[in-house]
Amino acid sequence: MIQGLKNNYGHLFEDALLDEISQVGLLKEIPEGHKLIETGQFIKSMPLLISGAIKIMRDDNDGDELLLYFLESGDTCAMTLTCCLGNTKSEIRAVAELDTKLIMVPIEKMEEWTGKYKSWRNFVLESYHNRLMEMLETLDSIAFLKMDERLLKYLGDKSNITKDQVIYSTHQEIAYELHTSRVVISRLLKKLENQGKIELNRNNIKIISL
Amino acid sequence: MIQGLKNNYGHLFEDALLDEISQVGLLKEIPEGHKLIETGQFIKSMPLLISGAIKIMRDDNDGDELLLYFLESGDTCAMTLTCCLGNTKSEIRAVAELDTKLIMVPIEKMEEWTGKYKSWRNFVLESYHNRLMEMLETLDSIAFLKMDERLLKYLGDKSNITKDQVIYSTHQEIAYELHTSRVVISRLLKKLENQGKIELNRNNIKIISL
DNA sequence: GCTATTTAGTAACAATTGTTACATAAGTAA
DNA sequence: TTACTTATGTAACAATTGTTACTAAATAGC
Repeated sequence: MIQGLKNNYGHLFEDALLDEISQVGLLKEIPEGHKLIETGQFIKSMPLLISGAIKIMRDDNDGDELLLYFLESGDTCAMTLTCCLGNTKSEIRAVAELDTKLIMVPIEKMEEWTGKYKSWRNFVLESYHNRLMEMLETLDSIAFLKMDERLLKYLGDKSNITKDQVIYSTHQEIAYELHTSRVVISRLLKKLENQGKIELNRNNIKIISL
Repeated sequence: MIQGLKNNYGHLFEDALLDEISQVGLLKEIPEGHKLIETGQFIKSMPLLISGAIKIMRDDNDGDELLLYFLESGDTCAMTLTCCLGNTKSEIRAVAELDTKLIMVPIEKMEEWTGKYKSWRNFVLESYHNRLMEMLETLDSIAFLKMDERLLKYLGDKSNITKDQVIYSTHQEIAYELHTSRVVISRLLKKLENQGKIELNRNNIKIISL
């Protein structure tokens, strides 16, 4: 654990804090596709990402869902911070987008460290800041972009996160994440293929040039 | 200033912090409709709302805009917190929705107080939390609701903020805030009037029952 | 091999939202 | 009053998105 911790958080946290984290933190490995947080669940610990990526999804009560943003190494989940403070249920669902390693820190430590370590305070504030900015970006997409533009952006984002020019998703999966229907996604993807921007295959989409 | 400060923040902050705020804070009154923060502007101080309400708008580069949420007494602007930290430009525009009183606190004090006062830390964290939740709610509306449902929600929210059953807005103004066109709003409002939910007049809309 | 399931393609149509154009009414200012 | 500006109503149409239905291809399981 120490190594991953130092690599990702060594430049952020002072040694004393790093020590504390490695003492109370629990290293966890989440395989791709596995759930980390369920909507409505109470949160007892806070994840610090070491490697991989986590997809944060929003669900409403009618089975609708929407991709909010991705977390990568060095990130933490602002919603968790938020739940810890108020001891409220999670408003989001977190799913491993890739095989992911993270350190779980018990929430009792949070307040203690916030008083004790300036670097921890800054990290928490910066996390909130980053998440707010990502929420803004998501909101921009939904409010100002048309579905074909959103799809393009989605393909680009996904490719960045997975560091792979090939996106291994079905049309149905993409439709869920953009909150639309499979037929709409198939239609728009075909248009992108005809424009020479992507190449469509069963279960995967190869990005030529966005 | 002391009075408004104590009324709205007395239960949150310890006396020492209240003292500091009243020493360095600047009381400001913003008339309805006046701008407080412009998109792209650098922020030098942080507003603590005493009375009134502030409307937070998102602008994109093509002149599109969208209402994000309202701030009320006891609130502060998370985007400001965020800008102070990173010394970045404002991503939003803030406009007084009502005649508004607020205390402007110089940003230099922020980090100092974060180290010094637990109540300040909690206030800042809770503000971030509240803003994230409001962003989520806005996102839900855009992603999951149709325009007529969004309009209904808008009328209700607006009425709550102004504490008035009559909403003094033109159809065009509403259209800007929901990022649609005037004709669409006129159409849907007329439908709501025919359903007996509202009464339409020039320059105002009276809520009968939503 | 065969069969069932999953995935993708596509047409036809419906619903929603957006646009253009014009008419009318209400308020404003001279 | 008259002329002008602003706000609203409405029709007709366009564009986008959503839905249903059906087809065929690829894959998985046997």
